Amino acid sequence: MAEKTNKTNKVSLSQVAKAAGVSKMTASRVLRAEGGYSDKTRDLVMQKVDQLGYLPNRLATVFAGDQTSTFVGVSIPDLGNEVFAQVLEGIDRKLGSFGHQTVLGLTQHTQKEEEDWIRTVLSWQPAGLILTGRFHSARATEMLRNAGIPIVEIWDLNSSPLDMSVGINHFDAGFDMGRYLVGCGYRQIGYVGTSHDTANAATTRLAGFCKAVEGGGGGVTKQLCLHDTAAYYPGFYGTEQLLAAHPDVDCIFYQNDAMAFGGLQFAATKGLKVPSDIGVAGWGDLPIAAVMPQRLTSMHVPHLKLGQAAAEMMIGRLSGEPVPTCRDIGFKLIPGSTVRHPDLR
Amino acid sequence: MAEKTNKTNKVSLSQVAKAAGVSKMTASRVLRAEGGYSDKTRDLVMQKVDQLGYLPNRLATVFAGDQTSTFVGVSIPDLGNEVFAQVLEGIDRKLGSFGHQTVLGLTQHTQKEEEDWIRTVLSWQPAGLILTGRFHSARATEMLRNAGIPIVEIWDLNSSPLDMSVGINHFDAGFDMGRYLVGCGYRQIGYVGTSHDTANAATTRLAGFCKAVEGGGGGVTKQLCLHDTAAYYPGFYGTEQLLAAHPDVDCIFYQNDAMAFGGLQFAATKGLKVPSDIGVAGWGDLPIAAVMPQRLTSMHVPHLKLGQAAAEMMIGRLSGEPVPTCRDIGFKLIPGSTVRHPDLR
DNA sequence: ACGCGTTACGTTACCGGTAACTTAATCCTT
DNA sequence: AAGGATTAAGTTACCGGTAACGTAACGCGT
Repeated sequence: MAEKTNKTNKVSLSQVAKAAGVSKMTASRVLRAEGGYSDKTRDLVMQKVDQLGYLPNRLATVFAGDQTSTFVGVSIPDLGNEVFAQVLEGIDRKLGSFGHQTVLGLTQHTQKEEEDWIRTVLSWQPAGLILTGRFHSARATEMLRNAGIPIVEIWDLNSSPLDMSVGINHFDAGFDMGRYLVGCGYRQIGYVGTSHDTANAATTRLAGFCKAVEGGGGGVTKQLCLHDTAAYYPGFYGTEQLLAAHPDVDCIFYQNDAMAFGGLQFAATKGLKVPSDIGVAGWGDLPIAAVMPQRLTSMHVPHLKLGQAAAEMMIGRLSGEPVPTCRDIGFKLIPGSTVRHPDLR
Repeated sequence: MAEKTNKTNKVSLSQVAKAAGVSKMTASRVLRAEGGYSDKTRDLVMQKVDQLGYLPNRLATVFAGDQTSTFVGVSIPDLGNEVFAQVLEGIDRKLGSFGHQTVLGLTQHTQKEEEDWIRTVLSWQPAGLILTGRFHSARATEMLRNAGIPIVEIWDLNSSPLDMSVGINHFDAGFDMGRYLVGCGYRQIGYVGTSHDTANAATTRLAGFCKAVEGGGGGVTKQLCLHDTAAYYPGFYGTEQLLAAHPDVDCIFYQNDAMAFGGLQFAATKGLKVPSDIGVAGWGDLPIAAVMPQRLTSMHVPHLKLGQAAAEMMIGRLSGEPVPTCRDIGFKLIPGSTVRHPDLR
């Protein structure tokens, strides 16, 4: 009864061509507006396309041409951290506007997950990959090198990237924050963040921070790294734990603003005044900062712009334009009012 | 000099086969562990796979078999709203653990974007689609019907879905919240949310809310719908605008907790006490609620679970299991302490 | 020693497009 | 009006796998 279609019941180009009484090559040319056909033929083919509801099979096109697809694989550690949600949004918007599709990979901060995801996604012949972080497993690195497609490592700026890199220097950013807090007179500075099996940007940042604090004559940094998401509640209970272990801490630096906010709330419940009793510094200048009663001391990083920049580098490379291998997106210290003000000289 | 590879410089199965001195069919069988080869041959092929760094081209497999891929298209309105970030995380984790890949589509709350994305993603022969919302353009609906693949509409429960649906009934949820606030004695209730060209779950929820408020003898709801993201700052300035226009409002219902938090902060800056001067109710029971000094009156919806449930329905259907077409994930009112307590009878 | 089943492969065709080439008809140009 | 150029097609081969089928060699029971 029904017109014959293939096994998956999809209309193929041959069917359109047959319906229009032309060869599939002609139909193919019409669909790609390649020219070499009469107006009459074009209209006829397009009418049949419409009538049959033909949708091209891009798999076949890519496969036939031995091309890469329009997919771009994007790996993100987790979406619970608003920072990465923003980065992803920036990437996908820009990529989408250039006709590319994002294939998502949530790596849960582990190299193993990342490696598995890379292997799978490469089998789909993606046009390129955007990866969060610069630490990859040995096998992953090998696959990436052999893939022969553009790769952008984001977030943690990599001066010798696999291919391209965009982000900020987390060591420097951490160092600047450390120096600022020391300059504000703090000496017993604590840190509350999260950690995972793998080193990441937060690790690098903390290293820079410690260096500044110690170099500036500050006391040894009391660190607390939770095995949790870098979100509000971990900031709350992390603060509780840190202060229980080190009651002398006079200022806490958090992995991000969400955690810092959690810390602020903990302080409030204990009647600790900020910044007179304790200083609080966050990271990322997340949207919530805009509505907080006190301006949160933080480090502004343009996350959406970072994502867009990564997508732009990818697109630039794919269209053959010369693209710098390394792009520093910059950061900016937000002095805020949740730490004591530094002496003005 | 170099071993010959194809144009894209990738190692193909034929090359592996040749290196191992077998036909590519045998190599194919080894890779799929299909049997029908000797141990010696298996080891030889696997050794060459390793040596040459062969990665299969899944495009070819899918294409050859006239199968669908392991891609699942997932459309999400935006990631600035934490709710959707959580849903996406739930989906991708579950999908990933079953060997599927998420192809992301950010629709920016417009049917046009959604339609374009659907057209593109269908051309990649996805295994299925997960779409946020139940309102689609006519053309999109047609394409979806013809696609012949599993489709899950999430978030806004659809009793007559295209295929499957999981979420909550937003009308009922809005109604319950409205009834609760009326029960708390509020009569001049305002609403602050966002709106877009297309009706969505928030629209439905607001309709249910209004019905309850009006039916309960409350005054006409003062609504304010911003063209913005449902986030902290819009909650802040939306509150400012609403109160400027309607100073008599005694309680505000927000589109989500982030906006409600923005509203709370605005109230604080104006010296308005919550809940004695003004009641505040949010929606979603987002993570930030866990660290707020006052328990925010809200509606708990299990976002992560919702995402996982959507992925499970998809996977169930793909593996041929019987799957219900409709699944209500449920919601739960969080009475909180940011509204006056209702009279206990 | 014969026949039959099994094992371990190889061969062929095909999926749905497109590049590259071929062909037939029309269109100028001189 | 002859011949080269152009237009509007059609034909063939191929991308990298896999289903389906073919086949040679071996084992084994009688």
